[in-house]
Amino acid sequence: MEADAAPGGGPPPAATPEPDPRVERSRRLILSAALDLLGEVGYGGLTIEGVAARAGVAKSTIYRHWDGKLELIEDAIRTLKATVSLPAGGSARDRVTALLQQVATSMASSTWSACLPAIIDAAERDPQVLTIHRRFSCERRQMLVDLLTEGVASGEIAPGLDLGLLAECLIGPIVVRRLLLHEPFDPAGVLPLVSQVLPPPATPRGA
Amino acid sequence: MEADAAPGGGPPPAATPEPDPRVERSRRLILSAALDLLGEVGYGGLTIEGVAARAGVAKSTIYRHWDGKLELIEDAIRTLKATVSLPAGGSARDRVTALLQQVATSMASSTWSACLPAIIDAAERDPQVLTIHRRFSCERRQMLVDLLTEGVASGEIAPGLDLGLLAECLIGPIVVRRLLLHEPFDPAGVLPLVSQVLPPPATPRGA
DNA sequence: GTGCTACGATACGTCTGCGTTTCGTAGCGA
DNA sequence: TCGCTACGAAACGCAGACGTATCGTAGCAC
Repeated sequence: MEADAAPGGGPPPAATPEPDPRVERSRRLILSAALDLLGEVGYGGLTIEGVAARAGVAKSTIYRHWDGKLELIEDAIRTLKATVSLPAGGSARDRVTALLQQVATSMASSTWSACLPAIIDAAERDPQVLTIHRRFSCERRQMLVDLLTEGVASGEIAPGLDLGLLAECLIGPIVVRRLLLHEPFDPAGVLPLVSQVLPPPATPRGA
Repeated sequence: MEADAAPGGGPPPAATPEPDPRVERSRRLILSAALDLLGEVGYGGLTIEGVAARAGVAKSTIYRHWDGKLELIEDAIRTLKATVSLPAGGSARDRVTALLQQVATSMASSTWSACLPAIIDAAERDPQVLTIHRRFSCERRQMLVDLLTEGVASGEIAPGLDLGLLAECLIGPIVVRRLLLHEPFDPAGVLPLVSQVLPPPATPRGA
């Protein structure tokens, strides 16, 4: 299930015997088109023929690579993974801010953001999509928790807090704006968000 | 658009001449079935024939009351409105807690919660649903903001905060758990949530 | 150049849902 | 009791998508 994924874990053995550039190209076109359409028409509105037309590909080509609509969607969602990266420099507070700005920016405009409602809906119907989306969300949350943990260790953030809950409070407004209020969360608003949710500890030492 | 709604605003004139109990009954059955199915199969998966079967109603009966699938869904979503009520007694902090507990409880198990992913998805496709959902979300948020405003006025909450943002930070974790992490938010967790996000002002006077 | 293989185009039968129509029945108000 | 009207059941044509199969073409590796 995770054997033919993109390289990234472990050393790259000769497990990929140059499978044919045509296959690679077709798969990329199809998955990309599927994501585009998923954002436009949603999970229930997606059709194989629509994907084929969007990708500029024959319908039979899709059925050569996937068993059906469900497998295609699952595979397409899987390709959506890595979008935010963990910022490196600066204080923990700065890194939290940078991470949230990445989230806010990609939430404002990205394939992922466009697909998010459809994915949430799909996760409610298909256990496979549920697993993928839950794992992805957990990873993102954990990135933030890790940053907050460092902040506590370095004394930038008051100790004794539930960091998981804190992370959800930080991401929450961005999510609420996108999914409930349907208005954008300006990345410039991340700074006041962090300032308000993450008050400095009693004895400031960084500044 | 809001002329033949349920009674509640203004004096009840003779605008409702006992329209026929059969109509009322059919509409209730159909709308209820539509909401059930909306939660089960989603926006794209909903079919008129499915609603008819679930409601125990002939398909033609649905078309007698609604023009099509879209109008039915919009109408069904509209009936989902009043679920939480503004708590009355106690301090502002207590009332905020009570309100969030209502949200958490209904988010854990209710028709509304079951339909939420479908509604979010539908709002992305249909402007009409978008308007309904946005308005409903705004009202809920405003209830919380009002409570927070009272809290600031009574000195329970530190002044100078962005109360809109604060409200989103309070609701955020509940929403994030439901839609992104796909795990329930225990209503018992509301208390630590409020404690962590709403630190008392420097000079406590209520306790 | 020469097999091999993936692809494009197309047609096919099937199924499902749409929205409409018809007609007989049963519940409603007076 | 008697019209009136809403309803249930069923059938209809239509459209779209499914998933499959066939065949000619074009790109790939050697």
